[in-house]
Amino acid sequence: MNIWWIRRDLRLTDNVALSSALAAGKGVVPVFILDEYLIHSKAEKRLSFLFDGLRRLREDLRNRGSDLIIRLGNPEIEIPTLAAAVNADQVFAEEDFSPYAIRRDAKIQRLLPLRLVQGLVIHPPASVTKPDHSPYTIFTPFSNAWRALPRPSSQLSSPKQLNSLPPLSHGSIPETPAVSSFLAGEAEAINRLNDFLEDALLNYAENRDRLDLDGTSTLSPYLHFGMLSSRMMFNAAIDKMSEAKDYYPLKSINAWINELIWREFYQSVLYHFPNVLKESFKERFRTFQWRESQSDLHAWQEGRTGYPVVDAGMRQLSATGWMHNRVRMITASFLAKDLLINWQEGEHWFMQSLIDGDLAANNGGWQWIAGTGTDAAPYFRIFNPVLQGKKFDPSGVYIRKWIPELERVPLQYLHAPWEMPAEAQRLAGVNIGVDYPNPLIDHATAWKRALSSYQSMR
DNA sequence: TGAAATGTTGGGGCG
DNA sequence: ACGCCCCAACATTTC
Repeated sequence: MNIWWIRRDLRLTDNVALSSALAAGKGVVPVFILDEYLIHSKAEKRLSFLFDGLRRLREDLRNRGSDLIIRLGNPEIEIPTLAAAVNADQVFAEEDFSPYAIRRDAKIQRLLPLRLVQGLVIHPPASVTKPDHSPYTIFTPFSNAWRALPRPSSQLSSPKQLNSLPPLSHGSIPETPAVSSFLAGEAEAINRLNDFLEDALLNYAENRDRLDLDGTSTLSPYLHFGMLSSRMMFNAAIDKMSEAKDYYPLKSINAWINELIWREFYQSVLYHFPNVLKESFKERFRTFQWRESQSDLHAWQEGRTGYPVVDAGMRQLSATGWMHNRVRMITASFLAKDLLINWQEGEHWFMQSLIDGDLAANNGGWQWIAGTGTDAAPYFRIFNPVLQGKKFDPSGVYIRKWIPELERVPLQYLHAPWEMPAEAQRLAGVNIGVDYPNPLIDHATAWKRALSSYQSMR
């Protein structure tokens, strides 16, 4: 008997850990440990999504004659206990690169034969390095090196039938309210991928930044929990590329592949520089004096900064556990640059709120926008929330959806409602400053303040 | 994966 | 017809 220890690979298709466990012979016991460390996190939506995913995985396993064994506790105790109970020869698991996962796996490796296999990313951090084996810290050379590596092999198919399990308590999955915005599971993930490949991918380069269109894949929650493998996504994109004749689909497919590479870049940064979770990557920013303002932070978190595109994004996040990527950048820039609040406050809020919350990608994104990270946005790159709103939500559909108080505001004023004359406010049925807040801060003033603060860090 | 400030150009109005 | 001015549109520089 071998254990398939499931962590961030909640799928049967293209699963190297599962396939390796099967290939080792004598049957497989699928196990998920509800880590106490994980269970106590405040990320309720992400946990609900995970539990929903576990129920669906259990269903898929039962349909193949197996089941999912769930244990609550510390993996360093639960895995060895289970391994002893089923007399396991080996434990197979997909390698994860967070500092916590590395420590945990190293401890367990001392107790039993834990075989770590690759699957979280297409090219693991140690395989994408400079010729002298040092890690890349800038995206473009990283992506060039990544693209120059051999293409991944084709995906592994889902096993049709699995062995029955030895007598064991199966363990229960906590009941939580479902996350209505995202159904969990491999089947849903594959449906979303196929829909995306047929439709939005073809105009991805032009539409991915548009807030008022469904221009993105919305696959991030599935990718985070491995309900879909990055290799399956990459191979699907490559297949599309061989079909494409026009320049634009090629451009779009490449833009989408680039997003996969960004994800792998930040996994690599976290692997090689785990201190980024605690401090700025750029040393000189470690002494930066951020502003302390609980009231500004709360206004940002709750979507009442008075800047519609910022507030719409923050409300979308609270309501659905997901936010359009362009708006992640806009809201993050507003916190770090306009409010000069420590990006780590934003990082924590996003981790708490996002269904797809991923340590590496989230930290990388925040450090990038704050200008403190690898390959960071230059300090002077400050988003203007009015211009960004006009550019990426030109129809106003996104703002009207998430800020119903502005529903009847004419497009002319929608991105800067404080400019609306009293009569127009009356007609639109909104009193700015009462029904919807005035701007927390004047952007032009904040822009100058951010430039001078950041300039002192050069 | 920025935006503001500043510079340049060219067409049209006008004396 | 000509030169001047205005300014929009675009380009470049700067932060």
